[in-house]
Amino acid sequence: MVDSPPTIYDVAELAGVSIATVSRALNSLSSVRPSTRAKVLAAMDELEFIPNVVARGLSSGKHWILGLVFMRAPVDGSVLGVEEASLLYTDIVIRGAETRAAERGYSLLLSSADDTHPSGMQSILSLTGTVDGLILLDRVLGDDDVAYLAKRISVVLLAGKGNSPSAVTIRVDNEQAMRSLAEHLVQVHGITRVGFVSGSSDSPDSVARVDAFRQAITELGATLEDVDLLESDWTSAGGEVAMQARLRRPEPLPQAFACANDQTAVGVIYVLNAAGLKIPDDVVVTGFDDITLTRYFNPPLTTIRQSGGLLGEAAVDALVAMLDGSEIVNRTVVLPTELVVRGSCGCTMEADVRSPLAELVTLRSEVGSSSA
Amino acid sequence: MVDSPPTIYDVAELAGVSIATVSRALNSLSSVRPSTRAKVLAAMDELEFIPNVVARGLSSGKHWILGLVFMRAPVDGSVLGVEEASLLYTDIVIRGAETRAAERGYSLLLSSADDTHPSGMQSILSLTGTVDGLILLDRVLGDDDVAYLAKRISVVLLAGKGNSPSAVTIRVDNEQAMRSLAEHLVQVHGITRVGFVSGSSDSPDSVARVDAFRQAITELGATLEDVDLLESDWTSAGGEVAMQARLRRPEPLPQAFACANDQTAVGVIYVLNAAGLKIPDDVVVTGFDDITLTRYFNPPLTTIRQSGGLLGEAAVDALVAMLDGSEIVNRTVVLPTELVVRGSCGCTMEADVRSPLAELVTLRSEVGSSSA
DNA sequence: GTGTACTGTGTAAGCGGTTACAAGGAAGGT
DNA sequence: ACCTTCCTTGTAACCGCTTACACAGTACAC
Repeated sequence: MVDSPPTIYDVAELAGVSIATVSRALNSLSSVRPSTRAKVLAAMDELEFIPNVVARGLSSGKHWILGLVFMRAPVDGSVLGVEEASLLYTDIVIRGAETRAAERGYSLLLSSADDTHPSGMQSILSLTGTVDGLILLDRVLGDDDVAYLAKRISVVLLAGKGNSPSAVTIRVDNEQAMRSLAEHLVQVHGITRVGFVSGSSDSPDSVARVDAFRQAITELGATLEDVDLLESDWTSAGGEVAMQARLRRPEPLPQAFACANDQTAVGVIYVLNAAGLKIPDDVVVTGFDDITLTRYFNPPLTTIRQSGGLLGEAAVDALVAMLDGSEIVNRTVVLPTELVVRGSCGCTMEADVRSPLAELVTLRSEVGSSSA
Repeated sequence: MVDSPPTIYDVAELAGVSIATVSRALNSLSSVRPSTRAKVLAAMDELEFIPNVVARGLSSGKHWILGLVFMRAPVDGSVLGVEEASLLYTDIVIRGAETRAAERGYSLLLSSADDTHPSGMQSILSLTGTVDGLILLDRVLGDDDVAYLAKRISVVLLAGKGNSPSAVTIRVDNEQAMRSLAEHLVQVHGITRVGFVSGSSDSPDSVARVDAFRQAITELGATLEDVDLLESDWTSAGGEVAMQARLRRPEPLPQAFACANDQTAVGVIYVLNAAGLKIPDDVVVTGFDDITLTRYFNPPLTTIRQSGGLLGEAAVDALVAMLDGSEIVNRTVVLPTELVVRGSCGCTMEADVRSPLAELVTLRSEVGSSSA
């Protein structure tokens, strides 16, 4: 903030060489005589020289920055706007992406798109000059915009519809997840009538989960009535509202409600409990995501584990591969999920083995061994 | 990805003017004849011109990017490493910062520092050229490094020790928070012996909360024994471990445990429940943060509400003010907290009024009216 | 003691904008 | 009709770094 920071010109002058030599010493690409390099390095040290990343980027075209665009719920959109702060899953994805990006030498530039702001595309476009590639979360852009964008810059879609022709897509295996859940409910618990509480209706993941669940349930001979297909918005409060509305209807409840994510399930369970219904004895409720806290609920939540961190990491990996020009890129990467059976579906188990901590330790050892 | 994107040179040529005029039309600073501007704008439109932010930044020194550096738990640090994904509070701060930054026209560049990587300072320094200002979360750097950094770039410290001479600090009022909690426990519930479960011992917030709580408790004539001062790491699993260890000791438990954050409280409650103790009848447990999900626990968690979003927003506001050269900057901003009384301290209330949803609606109307 | 082949370094032209300065032109005053 | 002034626009330097190209200088073979 005092005087302007030193540049390669200053270094060059102090070392008694040209700026080209300084640049070479810095990048250690072409040959520089060891003694010269030493002189330059000493000068850099003395001046506390820090290469200017921006200038470097302008000249080389490589910025070492990846952009990540996510959907921000409109603050004034609904009564539930306040709770947007708890979009846990997105945060975990971001965290994973940042970690991997850092490993690969990139920084992550965050940018939120906003339903209410139609010119979101404009601000995304202006990122184009700053970042080397872009990760788009969920449903930030329509197919046309994605295609347009992908012509200008490398794009990875996260949790998108999964069939975009113009960009690489990373998503979780919603189909397999819902199928295994449906099988568990029907075959293990003998459930014949189920309900489903969705996330935001415009989210590809939510749509995919509804569809996959309905299909699996139907194939298994159980039923999912329209009246039991509730629409929410990924939040606990949304789950509350949806279930309250359902309780006001005369139709009897199904034996189970599967929810599009864990937070929704938490809200649903709360309302059912408040109505005097016991989980899982009266109604079974399941979630999706396996966020940490729902392991501590009573009963602990049966859910589908997906790793948001892995999703973010995979996105960065794919993007970096594109940037590096590797041709061996899959157009679509589908990450596996895992049914995690806990108390809220009616499965009981010895308490100590399944304590959250014990579970965590187990999980860790699996992760450890699989990466070894 | 095909041909290189158009530059002002292309626009200038198409519009039949010089690049300087294009630049002026773009920035609408100095006078450009309306007819000329129209020509230029038309040319930009036709070429789908997007100004290159990097080139602009290099030349003007203004990048419209704010950096946010946070602490990432070392992945292989402990058995509990896996749970790092649930550092909810940090995420909320980031979210708030991003939102406000976007409002102010800035993007947020994320960068995580890592205990294990001592050269973290180096990577932060190299951000210096990219960003206009830096927000440092929690305890990413020591005082010396902060001072050094602040000489080169505008720095805002978030949840730091709060007494750094070289940068603006934003933090929550831990003292007031713990005092009001202590008063509630002692005066309303007649508690005379308490315990405390801390966060990471190297976190300024954790230290501040322990100290403030101990002092308040002492002043109120209650006691906090050393054996009841448990150390954890902000995670639920950490809370479990700490409480398990405590239960193995012969000393009788205190009447209440205050926890440094909500997640810790969740783990603590789980272990106490598993040991056959009822909350709040046998032991009172309280949290800190007021994350959404703990409202849905049974009993719902008594906690201290702080708004991570506001913290992030305040940090951006302060940083932007510094960048704009406003001199009216407070060296330290202390954000208020609020004691939120729910079931886990023993306060009972009519269920329907205090349902999470009802609480949320109340909160929203407060926020709405205060901002109006 | 030349010719050839490198190796190490310097010169200068970008990268895509911003902006100080200069200059051309039109408008206004006399 | 001429001078002054202001408005608009162009020229060119600069932001800090990379890199193609040119140019020594040294080493080796003959």
